[in-house]
Amino acid sequence: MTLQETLELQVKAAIKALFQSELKTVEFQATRKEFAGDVTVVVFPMLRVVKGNPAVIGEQVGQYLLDNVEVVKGFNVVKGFLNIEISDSYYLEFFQSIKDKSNFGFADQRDDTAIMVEYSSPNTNKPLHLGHVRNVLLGYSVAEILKASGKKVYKTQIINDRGIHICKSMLAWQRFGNGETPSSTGLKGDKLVGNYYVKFDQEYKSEIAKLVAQGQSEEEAKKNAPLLLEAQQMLIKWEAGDEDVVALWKKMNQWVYDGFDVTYKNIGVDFDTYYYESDTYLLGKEFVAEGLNSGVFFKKEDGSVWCDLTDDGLDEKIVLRSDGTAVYMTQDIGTAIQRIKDYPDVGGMVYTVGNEQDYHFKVLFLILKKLGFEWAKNLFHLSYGMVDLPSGKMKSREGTVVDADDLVQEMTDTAEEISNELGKLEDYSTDEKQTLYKTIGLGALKYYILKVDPKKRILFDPKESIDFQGNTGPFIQYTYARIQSILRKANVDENVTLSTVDVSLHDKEKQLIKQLELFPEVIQNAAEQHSPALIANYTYDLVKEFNSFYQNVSILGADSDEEKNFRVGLSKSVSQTIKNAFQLLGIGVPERM
RNA sequence: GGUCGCAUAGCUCAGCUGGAUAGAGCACCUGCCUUCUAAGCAGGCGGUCCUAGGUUCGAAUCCUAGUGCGAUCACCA
Repeated sequence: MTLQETLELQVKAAIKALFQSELKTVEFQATRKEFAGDVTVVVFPMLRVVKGNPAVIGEQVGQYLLDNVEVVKGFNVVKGFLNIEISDSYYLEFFQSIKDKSNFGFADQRDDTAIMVEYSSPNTNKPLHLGHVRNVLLGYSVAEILKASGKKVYKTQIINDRGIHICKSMLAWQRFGNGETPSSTGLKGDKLVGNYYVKFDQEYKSEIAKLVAQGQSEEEAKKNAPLLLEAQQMLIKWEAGDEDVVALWKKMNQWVYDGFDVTYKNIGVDFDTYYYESDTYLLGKEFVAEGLNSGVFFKKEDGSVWCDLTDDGLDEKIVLRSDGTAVYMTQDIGTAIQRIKDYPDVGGMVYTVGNEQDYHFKVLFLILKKLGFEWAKNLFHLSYGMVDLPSGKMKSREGTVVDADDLVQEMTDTAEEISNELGKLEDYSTDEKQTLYKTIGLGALKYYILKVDPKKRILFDPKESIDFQGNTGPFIQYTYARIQSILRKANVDENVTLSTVDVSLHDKEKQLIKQLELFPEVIQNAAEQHSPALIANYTYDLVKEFNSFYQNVSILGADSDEEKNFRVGLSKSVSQTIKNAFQLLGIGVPERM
């Protein structure tokens, strides 16, 4: 039983004994620093059940707790707040119970029903950019957090590998590529293909300009440009299974996949399984046909198939074009169903997708419910805000994107510069240094993105580099490294331990233990809210508390061996917790920096 | 226009199911490296919590209306 659970029972007992009344809930909060005490009970809500002066009630309840609860060693009442002082031995015992747990905070898997988390839904016609980076970091972290909260998790992605946009880069390569390949040019495959996507757009625009000059309207020209017509032809050929087109499609997509793999590895994320739209859109069509039979969908005169959602306060939504081809919704229906077929233990899914698609997912989930899938009620759209540049939205075609690989490299370079200035790593080998720069640079980037509430948009200014001081990844990594340094020098005798009775904890020590105590609950909260930001903020608070302890209390120079060993152990637990928390954010921790 | 989201210090952000005098970091100013790593610590400066009503013993937090910004409402994805 946790301290709070114990106190809750006892407060209820107090109210029953003193006022013969039943209290449903008790409201707790951490005692503010300016008052004496550790835990505070708010008296005001009790006034609904017990009539009287809150200060007097507080006094009476406080006295009851003092008399009946061993760990309560004092109390004071300020206005309607009952501040309870907890004995140091309680905190010491708690610390003893967790100090050797390397997985402190993580719950055991206690649920056979798995959750599938989807993140990264790239188009295979251009490289990954900063927007994808937020998506990937968020999804990966939420997956790790769900695992740590006791869930079984599959990490997956959906790859948007078909459609007109893919044909555009294929066509441009065919037309202007002169047989270029990643190996002939030394370019990453995704970059190479992305160049031809841009090339298509340029050529397309100049064709439009030509047609406009010949007297066509802008609108006509956009539809009639030969390049676009050719791309559309190519799509039709693809859908018909034309050998040459399919071969080209396979070849170029493979270049892109190889490039993506490098980027994912670079960022440090992975997947358990992959889904391709080209594999699932047909299944979607099947279920549209089935839904048509069962009356979930209806067909319009032109042959297009729709779902009427007006009763649910939404509009009608198309699920199949009049020419019978699949739309986005069709393949998403197919993908969802395919996943449950492949992994029958999956009982719910999390889709990490930007908030521009809020409406799409609202509709998708509703349609899956209407189709009668039990698991449809456990679908969650992890909707996150866009990453914008000072100049506005990023646009691949116009080249105004922050490339993912470049970004990681820049962060690594910055870490190197700062490290060199500080000059603490003279004895490190080149390899060790490079690994460390990467850890720090990625730590800065990931923390910067994950510490903000997912639903808020991020304004990223490439000119103002990401900080390495204050509330940042490197600051937290630095604290970890500092603790490792102490552990290397500590030389403690495991047999010498602090007695749990008759000890007096330093205020900073107690604050640290209290902060550690919160970790398991923070993980549960973060899982429920799908928010890595809660983990980031918790870790920052823990580290700030530790640095204050470190700077104000001598660890290795403690008065006695018992005290020294305790402080070393406490530091070790803090570093273990930092490591565990950062693991949930996908951030590594260095032994030195 | 309908719907959804956001609005807190000069800037970037916390603020849990409503609770005490709204907190951090950056920037700016003051101190602290002969002591465990100064990517640090201690302190200072800085607020009509977008506005107006309402609910409540009590509102940054909940409700209503409005303002601003963004997204969305495609036989695009």
